[in-house]
Amino acid sequence: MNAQKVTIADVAKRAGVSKGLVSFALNDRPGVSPETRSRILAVAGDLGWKPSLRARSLSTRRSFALGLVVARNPEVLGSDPFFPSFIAGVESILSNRGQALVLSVVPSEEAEFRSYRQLVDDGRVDGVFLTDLRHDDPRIPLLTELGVPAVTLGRPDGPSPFPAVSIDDTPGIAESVAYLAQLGHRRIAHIAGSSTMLHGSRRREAFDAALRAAGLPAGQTIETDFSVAAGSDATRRLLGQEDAPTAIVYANDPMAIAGLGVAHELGIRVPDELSITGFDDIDFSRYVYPPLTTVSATPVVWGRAAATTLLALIETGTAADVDLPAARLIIRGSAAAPAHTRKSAT
Amino acid sequence: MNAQKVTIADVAKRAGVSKGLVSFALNDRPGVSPETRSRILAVAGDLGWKPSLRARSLSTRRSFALGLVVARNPEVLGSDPFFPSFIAGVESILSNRGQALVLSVVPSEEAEFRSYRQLVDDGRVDGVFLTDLRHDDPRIPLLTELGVPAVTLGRPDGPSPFPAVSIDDTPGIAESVAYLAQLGHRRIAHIAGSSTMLHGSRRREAFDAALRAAGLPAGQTIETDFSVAAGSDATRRLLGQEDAPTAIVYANDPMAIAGLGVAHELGIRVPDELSITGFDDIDFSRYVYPPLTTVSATPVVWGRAAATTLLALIETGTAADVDLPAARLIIRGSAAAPAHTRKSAT
DNA sequence: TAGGTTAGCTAAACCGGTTCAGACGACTCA
DNA sequence: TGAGTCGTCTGAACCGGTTTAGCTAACCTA
Repeated sequence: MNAQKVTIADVAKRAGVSKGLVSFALNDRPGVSPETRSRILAVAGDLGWKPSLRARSLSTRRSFALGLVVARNPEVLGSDPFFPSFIAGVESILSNRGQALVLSVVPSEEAEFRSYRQLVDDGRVDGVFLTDLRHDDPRIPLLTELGVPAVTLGRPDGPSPFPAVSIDDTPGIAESVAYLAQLGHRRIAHIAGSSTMLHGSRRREAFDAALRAAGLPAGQTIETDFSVAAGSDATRRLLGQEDAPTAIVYANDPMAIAGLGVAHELGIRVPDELSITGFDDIDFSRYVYPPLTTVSATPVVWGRAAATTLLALIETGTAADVDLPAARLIIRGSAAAPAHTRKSAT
Repeated sequence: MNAQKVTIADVAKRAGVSKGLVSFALNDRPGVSPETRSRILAVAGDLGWKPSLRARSLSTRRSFALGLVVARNPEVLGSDPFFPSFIAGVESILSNRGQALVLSVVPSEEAEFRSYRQLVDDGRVDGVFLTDLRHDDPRIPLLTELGVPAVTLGRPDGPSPFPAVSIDDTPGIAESVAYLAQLGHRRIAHIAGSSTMLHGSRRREAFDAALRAAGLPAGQTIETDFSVAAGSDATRRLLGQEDAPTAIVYANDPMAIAGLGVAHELGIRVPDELSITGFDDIDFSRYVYPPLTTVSATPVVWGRAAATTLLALIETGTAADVDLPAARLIIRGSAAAPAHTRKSAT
């Protein structure tokens, strides 16, 4: 029946007013008498008029969409639980606000640059999320140059014109180390994420600091790319040594789960002979055996906060930094007193 | 310097031709002399002109974007490795074609409907992917009504006007069962996915058929929602029985990994006392212990094929069904001959 | 009662492309 | 030589909104 879409001109004609006035009425602008306004809105409702997003985009130079660029190896991406949850959080805000999310998944840093540029040049998005912050992140000057509103996930180490939405992951690592130390561990190692990533190096620093705070000697650290495969390799190296650590603090859950696998394979019992802690509290961590003692991250909450902040920035021109509650340690079954302590205790 | 963006009018003036001709030249339309065409393109290059996507969208009624709606509980979403990889595959095609992906993550089926409708009504996308096919999928009539080009992931059980891009997962399940039967298992159970999902019930049917083919009695099946938690519960139920199965075929890897955890917890050794097979070959499955014998799915390939097909459909108006290579069994360490067979063999 | 505000509204320009009818000259052919 | 055809190009309409300049009538003030 409604073969052709109804436009603003149809509404205007039917309501006996000009196009402009319909636009004013729709956007709650002053200069329309209450009676006329309600008549226009009634007609619009009758006719089932929905303003064309495309036309509106053209004249307002807005796209009513936000952009997220994910630079990640496709294989690794699947085991990274952060993005799906983060996106779910973002969407929960956007869907009520008539906004859409444009997602770009790219394999390399170079492609990431191109992708941001394209998204902005094409006017696909009104703002972007900046995730996986790196040291002196080159994307910050890029986005500044592009003149696009953005929100960083976490606080960059250099100057940044963008609001930051952060979760402090230091306390989580600190609690993990303190917990292990208190259980009696003295040789605690860290399987860290990439040091080019801010959260990778920050967790590592938190680890070092926590060891000092516990009065323990510096621990061994192996840097990885956060991948399951790297977590497995690093664990194997660690456990193959003379003075193998009695506890390992992993920078994320996927690597910790890989570590669990390596320990099983080597016949090292967890937690009796080796204690393990993770970071993220992914869905799996509760269901592996033993269930993973880990730090709860809240990517859904993070997504919601980041989306809210970015929309505020776009609409008002400014937005304040947001600090989300720090991630906390969740004690489950993968850590216990080390073997020698056990023995002496029995 | 280039404060204001350069438009088609600037190019036209500078090249000494009309706007229309510039448009023709840009779009490789006939009616432009070779010399003029190259002059126009040269000027466009000089000026750094990029046609405005928004203006083009308005006049062509195209958005140069594809839509993906994911209906999934946020918590479950993180452990589902399908979507990130699928999306990576889709993007690998889109990025070269100047197309974007609009992603919508919703919590419920109802919201899913609204989301499709909104995406299409707003003209955000030129076509959509239809994933997680259900029986008599109500989204097919919806999309038909909306008149939007679509591609289904897998072949629907009812009539569908849309091309299907499918991977047959029957052989994978059949091979799993045959492999277990050949190892000597006779009590094989299946932890199935949701029967409302086409791939859930199809894998289940494949399981039943394979048992018959192997001359084995019907096996026990527990239906789940594909989640890690449900996989864990179902395994616990199965192993708590009198005549517990000696082998379990899981409908996906996350549940299989959860099953591994339950077995460990109950002190049941895998694969000596219990054999396990999964489905998907997610990143984790290689790194748990024992490494998971599973069926390799190829979501990245699926994403590429689906994107290619959808773009072809949008551009030409038709596209043929695509059948991707069937998923095959990957033998690793989580299945072996059952305990009693072992004994008698020794 | 003239002059100045103001609220309410219209007409037209504008965003930046695409598309179509038709003008124009060159070329072909009868 | 005149009509028809073709290739090349122009001008204007169009997509469907937003925005601005300016008109009109009513009301206020001196």
